[in-house]
Parts: sequence; C-alpha cells; structure tokens
Amino acid sequence: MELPTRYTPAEHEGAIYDRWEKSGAFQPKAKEHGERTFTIMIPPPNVTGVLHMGHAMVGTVEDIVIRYRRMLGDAALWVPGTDHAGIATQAVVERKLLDEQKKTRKDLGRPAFEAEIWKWKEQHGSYILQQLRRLGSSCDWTRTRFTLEPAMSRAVREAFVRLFDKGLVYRGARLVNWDCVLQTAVSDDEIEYVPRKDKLYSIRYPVKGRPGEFVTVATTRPETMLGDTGVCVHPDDERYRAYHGSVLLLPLVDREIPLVLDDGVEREFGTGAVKVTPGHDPADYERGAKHNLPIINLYEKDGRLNENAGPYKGLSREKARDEIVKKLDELGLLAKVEPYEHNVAVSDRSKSIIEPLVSEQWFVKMKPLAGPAIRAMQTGALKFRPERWTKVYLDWLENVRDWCISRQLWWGHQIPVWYDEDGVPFASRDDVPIGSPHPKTGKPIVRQDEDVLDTWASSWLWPFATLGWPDLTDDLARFYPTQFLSTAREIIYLWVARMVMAGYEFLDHLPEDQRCPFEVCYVNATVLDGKGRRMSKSLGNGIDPIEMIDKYGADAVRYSLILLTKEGQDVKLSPDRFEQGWRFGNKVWNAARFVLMKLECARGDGTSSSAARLEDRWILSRLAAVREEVSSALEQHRYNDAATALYRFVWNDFCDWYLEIVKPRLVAADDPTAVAARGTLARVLSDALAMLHPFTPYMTEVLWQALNEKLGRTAPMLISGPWPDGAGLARDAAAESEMQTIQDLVRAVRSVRLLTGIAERKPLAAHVAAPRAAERGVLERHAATVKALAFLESCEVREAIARPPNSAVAVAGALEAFVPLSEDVDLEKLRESLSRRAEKVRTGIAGSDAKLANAAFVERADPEIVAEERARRAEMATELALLEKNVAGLGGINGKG
RNA sequence: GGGCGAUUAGCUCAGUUGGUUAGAGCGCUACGUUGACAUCGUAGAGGUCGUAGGUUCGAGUCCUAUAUCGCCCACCA
Repeated sequence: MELPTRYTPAEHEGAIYDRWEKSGAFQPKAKEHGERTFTIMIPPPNVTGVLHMGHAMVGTVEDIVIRYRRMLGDAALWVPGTDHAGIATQAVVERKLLDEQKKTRKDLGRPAFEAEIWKWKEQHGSYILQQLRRLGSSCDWTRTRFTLEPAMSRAVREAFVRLFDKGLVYRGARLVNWDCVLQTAVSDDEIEYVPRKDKLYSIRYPVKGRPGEFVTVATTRPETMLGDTGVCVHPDDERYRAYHGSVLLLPLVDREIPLVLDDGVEREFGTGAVKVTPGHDPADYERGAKHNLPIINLYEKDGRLNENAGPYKGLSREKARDEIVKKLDELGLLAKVEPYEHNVAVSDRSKSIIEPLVSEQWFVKMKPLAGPAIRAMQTGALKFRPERWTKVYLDWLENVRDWCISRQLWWGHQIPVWYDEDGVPFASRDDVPIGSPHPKTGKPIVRQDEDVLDTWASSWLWPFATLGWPDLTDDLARFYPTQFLSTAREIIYLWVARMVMAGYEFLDHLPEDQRCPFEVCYVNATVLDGKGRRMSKSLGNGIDPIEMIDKYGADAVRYSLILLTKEGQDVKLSPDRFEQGWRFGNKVWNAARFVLMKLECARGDGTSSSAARLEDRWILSRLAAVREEVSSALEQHRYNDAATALYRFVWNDFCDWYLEIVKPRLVAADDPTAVAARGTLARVLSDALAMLHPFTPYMTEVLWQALNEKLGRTAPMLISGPWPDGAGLARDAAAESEMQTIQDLVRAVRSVRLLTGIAERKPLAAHVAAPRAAERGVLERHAATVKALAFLESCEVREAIARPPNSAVAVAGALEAFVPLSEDVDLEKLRESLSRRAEKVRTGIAGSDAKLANAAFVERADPEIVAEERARRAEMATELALLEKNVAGLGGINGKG
C-alpha cells in the first residue's frame, strides 16, 4: 500500500475509531492475577452541553493518560457519562416547550413535563458524547452512565438515607439564595457576584416622639425597607447617642422598629446607621437573629411583592423601587441619592439577580464531612496538580458552610422523604405508598417531598456509583479508588471536594486509606481567547473544537492543545494555533511515508540489531534519551514536556539529520549498509509512533498498521501497546559527541555558503583544520557523510592548514574549514558574521574569567562546576583565537591575501 | 479586605532542584524545489528576563518590596 502525500484525517478517523471500539480495546482487559488497574471517571458534562475547548482540554489530557496506561499493560478503564444538570436541562426543555407549544411546565403537569425532558434527553443527550468520540476519547462506552438513571437513583437514595439517619441532613427555614426566574433555591456555590453601577439611597426614618428628627440610613435596595425590623448603629457613635433606646417609625407603613446597638456596624460607611432587613439580606439575617428582630418576607416566589408590602403588593422589585423612591421623595424623606458601584449576586444559571429569602429547605451538615477530606490531603491520599490548588481546596473545606441541597424543580432526583399527616419526615430507600404508616409515629404517610436534589448531590457519588455502589460489585472492588481526575478549576468546590467527602463518608466498607476517590486531581488550564479573555457564549469568542477537528483533524487539535499548555497554566488560544499541531502531523506522516517506501526495498530484514554506523548509534541514543524523557514527563503530568520532547526528536533529530544522512544509501538499494539503516529505521519509527500514540492516536494507528504490513509483522493495533520498553537502547555518549562534531562542521559550511552567496548545492572543496586527533578521526571516518550534508565534492582534513588564497572560512569550535573560491566574492558579510561570533565568545570568556578570578568561586563552588568552567573557558579561548585570526585574515580587500 | 497566577524576542510561550554565550513555534530577512514533506529545507536578524532592593562565589530561577494584568474567596448597608 502506497501512502498518499497528504494525511487526510476525515478519511481515517471514523474508521479507525470504529475498529478500536469494535475490537474491545476501550474496555479494560480481562481480569488477571496481580493486575494493575488504572481508572478515570469522566467529569460528566451536562447532558445539554456542547463540547467547548475546556472539555477538549480535559478530554485530551484524560485520553493521553488512559492510552499511556493501557499501552503499559494496565487494566485501563475510562468511564464516560453525562450529568442530568437539573436547572440547565429543565430550562432548555421549558424554553423549547414555550417556543413550540406555547405551554409552561405547569400547563403540562409534572409527569408529562418529566416525560418531555426524558424525550429530549433520548434525542439530544448523547450529542456531547458523540463529540468526545471525534476527539478520539477512548472511553468504555459500554459503561456509559447518566446521573439520573435508575441505578444512580439507588445510590442517591442510599446516600441520602444514610445522612438522614445520622442526622447529617436536616430540614429548616433559612435564608437561601432565591432565583426568582427559575423559582428555586440555589447553593452559595451557584451564584456569582458581578459589579454593577447602581445608586445609594439615603432615607430618613423619623424618630418616634421627636418630631422633625430622623435617623438616616443608606441602602442600595430601598424597596426592602418594607421588610425592615430594626436599625443598627454602633454603640460608641456619638451622633446617635441621643437616640439610644429610641423607636423609629418606618416610613410608608409607619411600623415601629427599634434602634439597636451593634458594634459590627461600620461608623464610616454612609451615615453609620444600617437598616436591618432580616428576611432579605444575609448580613441582616444574622444581625436580626442576634437582636431577636422579627423576619418579614416581602416576596412571592417569582420576585413580586406580597401582601406584607401593603400598597405595593404585586409589583416587581424594580417597579416597587421606583414607586417607593418617588413616594419617599414626596414625603421629604429621601435625603440623598448618589451613584454607587457594588457587587450584585447573580444566579449562575438564569443570570437573574438573586433575592435572598427565607424558605424551608434541606441542608447537609458539611463540617463532619469535611474532616476526612482535609485529612486526605494531609495523609497524601490526594494530590493536586498543580499543587497550589491544595490550598484553595483546604481553605474551602475549613470554612465550609452547610449545603442547601433541595431545589424547587421537577428534573432531578426527588427527595426520598415522606411525611405523615403531622409533617413528620421519614427518609426511605424504597418508595413509600401513600397511606402506609410512618415507621416512627405510626400515622399515615400523606405525601412525598416535592423538591428534587441539587445535581451535585448525585454527581458527588459519581466515582463509585458508576461502579455499582451501593452494591459491593466486583467492578467496585476492582476499579475503586480511581487514579486520576482531570478537571476544570471552577468545580473544585462544587464537585471535587464533595466527591472526596462522599468517598470517605459512604465507602465505609473500605479501610480509610482506600476511600479517597482519586489519587491525583489534575486541574487543567483555562482556555482563553487570543486577547486573554475567558471564552464564553455571551462574548461569542469561543473556538469550536469540532470545527477545528474538521479543519485540522483530531490529532492536530489534541497535539496543539497539549503542546501549548504547561501544567495548569492558562492558555491564550486563537484558531491559527492549531496549525502547529497540523504541521507536525504532516511532518510525521511524510517521514513515515518515506521510511515505508524505503523499507519496501528491504529483503525481509527489518529487525537487524547491528547498528554499527555512527548515525545509527546516534539516533538510537537519542531515541533512548527521548524515551526516558517522555516516560518521566508523563508520570509527572508534564504533558507538554513530553509532547515537546517528541516534537524535537522527530523533527530535528530524526528528520533533519538521521534521514538526511541515510537517504543516499537507502536510495542505492544494493548498498549492504542499508540493511542496518533499515533495522534502525524500523525501530525508531516503531517506537516514535508508539510514544506519539497517546497524543495523536489516529495518525499513529494508521501508520502503525502500514509499518507492520510492510515488515510482514502481525501486530495488534497500536492502541493496545506495548509502550516502548527501551530494550536494547542506551545512551551512547561517544556517538552523540562525534555526531556533534559533524553537525558543527556541516552547519558552519552551510553558513559560509549563505554568507558568501555560493549556491547551496554548488559542489565545493573544503580544507578542514582539525588540531585534535579525535575530531580529525571523526571527520575522516565520516567524510562521506559530511560531504553529502554540506554538498562538498572533497573534504580534506589535516591537523593544521594555512588559509588558502582567496578562500572563505568557517569556524566551529576548534575546527576551521576553508573553502577556496573560484570567483570573486564579497566576504564582508562573512567577516561580520565571524566578528559577531567573536564578540559573543568574548562576552562568554569575560564572564568566565570573572568567575575564575574570583577566589570565592574557586573555593566554594562545587569542584565539578569549577572544572567545567575551566574547560569551557579553554574551549572558548581556542575558538576565539581562530575567529580573531580569520577576521584579521579576511580584513583585506575582499579578503584576498 | 484576603489568597493565587502571570510579567522572558514583534506575537504566543518554554526555561525541572540557583551554575555554559537565555530557548522554541509563529512572524520577519536572505537563499533554495527532478523524488518524504514548500503544510518543506538552509542560514540569519531579534531579548539590560516588569521595576527596586537583598541573599549568594554565582540569580530569569531564591527572599522582600513595588507596578501592571488576570483569576478565586469574602463582601459594608
């Protein structure tokens, strides 16, 4: 089979992926004694989701890791799946319903609406997983999970009931973050603060019994005054000393509210007097509780004012604000309005302004769960990459607050709590029929709690629920705990920390040191746009990974992402950045194509291990080096270092030098030395493809098949490995050093050509002065190589040579190469170049002298370092002498002399 | 208010425990195409490593301060 000049991803990717999947390669291999398992659980994307660069990044890292472990021979398992994403999904389907049928979910009713969502999920729910396949993700699709499937429900109920029975979950009326659009509570972690230009209103509250006297308060939300039940001032604030113990008259409603002393009040801010609205402000809620102030709830679930707002009942928050400000102004109670910038709490999902309000919700006590998750860090059971996230994780856990887990939604796990006629709750693993007796009170059960659980209350069970928990399945025993989690920093609190808590809390059949759900949490880079901004839908600056895959191929997208991304460091990405990966792929493809063409001439011997020739020894030494580098980088999660090492090896060492050296011999099919070269070629290409496979799986698989076919080898697919074991490979310092001499001379001669304008391929005669016997030997033995690479028709090497008349010269270390010129050539550029080089070397010598002249350095530095410094200094001096001699020699008119 | 990250070539970024004359890709300049690849090759120009101190024989690398940009947490009405 002849490979085409261009690799066309679209022609291969689908077919290769099918073959991998059908072969069962994505599934962990059969269980064997003493096996090592390696498990990754995907961070389940929202079932409504569309693949973005963040997913691509996380997915690429995961796939590199799982492919590497699979090739190493581990029983590797990567479990895929999606998250039902309560609010997000419900919102999508509600919108669709409204658009298509002009109906709300309430029009449909709960069962019909839920059916509608399931229908939507069946149709669209695997979209993002299909996209992950395009990326090459080698997940075990036979185990695809969904956080709302029945098996997950069992796990969720089990977890809830256990917490309920231990008293770690409770129901109570608390001030929660209320999303007025979605009409549900959301947790503290689901809101964000956005800066907003607003107004600060100062309002006069009349003092009872002192006509004409006021206490003035400042607020950004005047409409909440209707819920005020007190005003706080600092006890030492002289301005208000006269009013201590006074009662104020709340304007508009004339409610009597006390002036309360609280040393938590900032005297400098505003007027130093704070209105207290315990029902609608978290800080006021606490102040109110401290001073026993009543709570007044002003709002309906949709954010309109309720009957407690008196004449303003039914108005929206905004409308009420306008009306109230207007009225206060009329009454002369509006003291001041000034522009003010502050942070406003906004719901992550609906982007609507959060209204804090008091309602009955379910909460999880977090403190007891946090302890083991903190210990996991201390015992080393859990590690973050980069390590700095450890602190972020611990800070959150140490200050963790109770978690509001009930949501007033229909899409989710309905809370497994039933109430008797007195409202006494009862948590159950199984459905409880209405009318059956409450196990504690004996009274009939009348209803199930209507709320559903926060999505994270199912996804925190993901690492073990996906393996069958609460049943103690074989899978659970075999694959838990997992080894690696690749994720985004936004969900360290929401998901990562909670999974760790859940692992310790619920897997109590395991010894404590085996409960942590993953060993390493790799926090990925955040992908920014070319201008350094976050990619977001609203900015429209996102780059669609699928579009990039269509254009450049999955391998190029993966490779580019990894090459650009140092461990966890944000990356600015513009579409053209994918070209680097694409170019590299093209290079690999063509190098392999060339090798395969030449292997065709091999007479069955592709495995010769005798690599006596220098270039063979050299490239195998480089291969040994890169193999060690890549393996160690992968083990240490330095993926970009691994990718870079491979890039340099393939492009610079293999293509630029090795292939160029062996090319002439390969072309001459009857050259007996070509056999050894072919053995080397096969070995290097094999190992390089294997090491590249985790990064660029598709192309390497195609080439691997072609290589094996050419060699008559029956090998399994590359996806199954093996990872190169380095057998027979070792660093060869002598070969690397000899090769260095050749490269130095060749580069020097090429440079001379360009600086003197001699055509690159015009044959030249070179006279090389090589005072050192070792270098002389190398150049003599490898004269053919040097001549071919530098396009020399002859290359005479001697210990010393006087510069021939009218010749150009190159200096490389202790080597001098003279090239006699047949025509009149301007040597000025060459002289400048030598001068520049001399200047650089002089700088080096000066630095070196400064060091060596420093007695402290010679005495205190490592003797090895000092010896190296002396050697380096001597080398530089040798080179400088040659440079200076030749600069002077070229000094005449056109260098003739 | 607290914490974290970034600051190195025109651009985007590497630089692993302090130790050569600070690197890569892109871009730029010059030259080059009859056979792996012009999506290529060869050579080259280009940087007082944000600033100021300090530690050290020696600092892009460690410490302190500071500036600018970004992110996270908390949040004062």
